[in-house]
Amino acid sequence: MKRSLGNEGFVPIKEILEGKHTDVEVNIRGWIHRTRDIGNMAFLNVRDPSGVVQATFVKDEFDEDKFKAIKDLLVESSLKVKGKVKEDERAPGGYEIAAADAEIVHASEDFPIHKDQSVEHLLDNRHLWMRSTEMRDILNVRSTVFGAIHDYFRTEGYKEFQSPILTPLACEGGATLFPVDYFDEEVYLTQSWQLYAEAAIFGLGDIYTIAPSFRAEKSRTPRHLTEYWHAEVEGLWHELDDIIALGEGLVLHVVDKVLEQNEEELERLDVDLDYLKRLEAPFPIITYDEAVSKLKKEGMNVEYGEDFGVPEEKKLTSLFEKPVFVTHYPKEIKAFYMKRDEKDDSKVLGYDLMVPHVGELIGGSVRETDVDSMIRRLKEGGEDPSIYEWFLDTRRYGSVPHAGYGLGVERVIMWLCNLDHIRDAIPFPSTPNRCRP
RNA sequence: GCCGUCGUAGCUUAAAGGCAGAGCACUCGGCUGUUAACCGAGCGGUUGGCGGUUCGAAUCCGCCCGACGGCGCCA
Repeated sequence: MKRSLGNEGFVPIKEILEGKHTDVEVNIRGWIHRTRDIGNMAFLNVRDPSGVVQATFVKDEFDEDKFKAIKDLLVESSLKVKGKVKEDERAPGGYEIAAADAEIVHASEDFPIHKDQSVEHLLDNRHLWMRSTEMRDILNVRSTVFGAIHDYFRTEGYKEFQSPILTPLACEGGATLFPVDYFDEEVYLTQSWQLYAEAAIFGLGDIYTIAPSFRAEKSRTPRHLTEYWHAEVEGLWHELDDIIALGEGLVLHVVDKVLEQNEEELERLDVDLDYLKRLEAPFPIITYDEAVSKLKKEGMNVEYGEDFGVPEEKKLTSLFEKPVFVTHYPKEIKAFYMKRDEKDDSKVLGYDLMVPHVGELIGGSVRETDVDSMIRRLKEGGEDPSIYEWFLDTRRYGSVPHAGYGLGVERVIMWLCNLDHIRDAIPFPSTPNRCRP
């Protein structure tokens, strides 16, 4: 027997707007979106998670106290309404409920969010702003994105593996770690699942995760969070081509799923649906060297050997119709765990996948398998290799070729939803200046 | 870490050295089809904090606090 979800007797407002209950008496429940009182009639727009519908209350049909109590309700009061659905062109959405009865669940206090809203005020009241159509739409897309990432990797045969959040290890450089007091010992919030994943593949094989990562970088930009969700994958015997195909496949699968399940939301968010619908394999692949000469040809002043900044990224992504893979970066500007290219020792076997407006979506690489060169790179980076002892063991006992990548889930959501700022891609964002609510 | 902008009523804002004002919200009253209704009245201020200049400071100066925007770094 199917378990009841507690919705018997109540219809989702969306169904009313779809004409499924016209001329039938229904019960709805939700919150007051807006009210208007014109003396002998009151109009209450009622919202639930599926939509907003207008309910009309005629004074003569209620006793005086009840009518007053209903018309005096403030925005965001919760209530149940019973009444007959009528098609009426005067109603927003074309349908309304002629209320026969209503039960006040909770009469709201004066709601702090009105029509005039600053960014700061909405962030301070994020717990209330989540009720807005805009936040609901984004969070619906977000839910699809998370589901699609799980689908994709599982369908491709990758197992889900979890790494610790508390860790003594740095992964991307010690300066950007959040320290945690672990019974008088200093440990950190994880920056990445990767190092633990590289130990796990020896037993499990191909694996993935979606987990929070933490960066203590004081990056004041529209594309950085200090706490973000990181989709990472590590594949045994994988080469650069494999993780390029795996990155492309994941992004396309996520785009397909969101187009399938959230077209309505994307339209309300003013997303260019045609751009998303046009995306298909293969994405262009260029090397770092090619990227530099393209940028120079476009008149940009790029220093060879430097990583790309925001203006370079903007220019580069604007040259392509699709997301673009940039491969073979100089080793100096990439992490210690990336494998050198045998054909050109100055480059690493890694890539960034870049999209317009957001920049890097994915960073991936083939991993260095030789313990000595890894120790050398750590020392060059000013790190103490002794902290990495257990990790170095993965290169001492049957070291094997492998590769993987990390994808910033909020960056994908920002890209898909055409958001101005990444903080709107996560329900409760943490940025350098804000970790509340 | 660097550069910049801004803090005035619950919210959004006006007042560029001379009486702190408005719109929205809220409260009260009116209105038989409203569309973020409309009409009338009312409530609401230590102008972010501390100090300075001045007869007089929201306004000028200094320090502090907070937020936002951009760069760098990253996913």
